[in-house]
Amino acid sequence: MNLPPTIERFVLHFGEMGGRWGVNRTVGQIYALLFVSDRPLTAEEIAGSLGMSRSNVSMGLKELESWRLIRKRHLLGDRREHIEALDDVWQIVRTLAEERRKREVDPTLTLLRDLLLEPTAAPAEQHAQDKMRQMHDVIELLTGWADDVQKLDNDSLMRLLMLGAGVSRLLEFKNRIPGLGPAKRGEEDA
Amino acid sequence: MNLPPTIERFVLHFGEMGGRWGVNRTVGQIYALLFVSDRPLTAEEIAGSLGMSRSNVSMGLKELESWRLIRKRHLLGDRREHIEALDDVWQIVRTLAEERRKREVDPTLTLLRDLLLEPTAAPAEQHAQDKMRQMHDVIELLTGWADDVQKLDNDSLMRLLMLGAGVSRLLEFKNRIPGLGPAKRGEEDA
DNA sequence: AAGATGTTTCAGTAATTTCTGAAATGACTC
DNA sequence: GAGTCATTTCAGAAATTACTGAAACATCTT
Repeated sequence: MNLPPTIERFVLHFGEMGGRWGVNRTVGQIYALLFVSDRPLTAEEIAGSLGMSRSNVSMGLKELESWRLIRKRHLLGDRREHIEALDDVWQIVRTLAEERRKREVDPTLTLLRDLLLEPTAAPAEQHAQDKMRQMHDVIELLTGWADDVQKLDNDSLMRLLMLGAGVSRLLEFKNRIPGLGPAKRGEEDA
Repeated sequence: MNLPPTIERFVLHFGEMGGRWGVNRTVGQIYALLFVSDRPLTAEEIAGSLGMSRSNVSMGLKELESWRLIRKRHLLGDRREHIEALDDVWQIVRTLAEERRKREVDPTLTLLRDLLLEPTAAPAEQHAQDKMRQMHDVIELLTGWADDVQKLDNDSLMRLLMLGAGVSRLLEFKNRIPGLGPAKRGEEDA
């Protein structure tokens, strides 16, 4: 099956880029194809369009499902699965953020917490633990913030992004208003 | 050379995690070792501590330099290079954000802009282009915001992070103050 | 329950990436 | 400029990861 040139270029690019993210070339290609497709596709169609084996598509879809980026649907009177990519780009951003955090950040945070509890002996170890604490604290601050922002609805999130660094000006301002004291984490309205 | 257990675990973990980021196991290990070290190390020491070949260390250091995460220093009366990791964790976060953006995001943005200029023929292509536009817009918004935030000094950045989703409350508030209209990008004070 | 159709698993192969030792390069000393 | 010491490059070996076809499995139909 032959793809239109625009789509082919998009698909190939995502294949290359896939490598830089945690997925392999074919997974990137499959996702790109599904993302731009105007209808759900069967595994057979995907394999045909991308020139890869049927079994490879099956494994790729499994991977994409674990990232929660696709859904398998059934059409009446058709035994085949029809696969579609999540539609809302904001939802995609959120999902990716969650999954990457789960895979890349959380294990590190767990380890750091663990290592910080170890008793230290040599001064070299003391220093190492100090650096680990710094790393732990900055990661915790970043992920805590990400958690909070995740709770915002698309609209508030967009407004926040569009404000950009103007937020710093807003922060200055806020510090002069007593009624708007620092919010405690997790007590904000979503 | 034998590492203290705390440091060894840290190093091994970063080796594993390195794979999920864009670097290989040994590069992750080298960086982890340098990060927690209380003094600059020679390439020889690194190779010894981590049990890898001298040439591999050389390549790993080259990679880490391209990420701007390490610096090579010279001590008087010593011909060898002494390598140290960047010290300030906030600076590390900024540098990583910049480099990842350069490698992972910018090429995609360039491609998308290019593909969006192509004339479309079939309705399937039309739809694909529409999705690409959506992706382009969301990436642009996110990176533009990241640019702005990059300009904040450590202190403002930390305050912003600690505020968390409280920022949404602040946004509500802002919308009621006429003097604080939407800031134009790039015109804020750093 | 036998056949048809679709999906997943998996062992083996192919392709890619990583790592090493040897040689080349560079930089300083006597 | 010959000799030493440190670093880099690079071709090939080793290790890892990705991909395929065949078989197993699942589900529906007649």
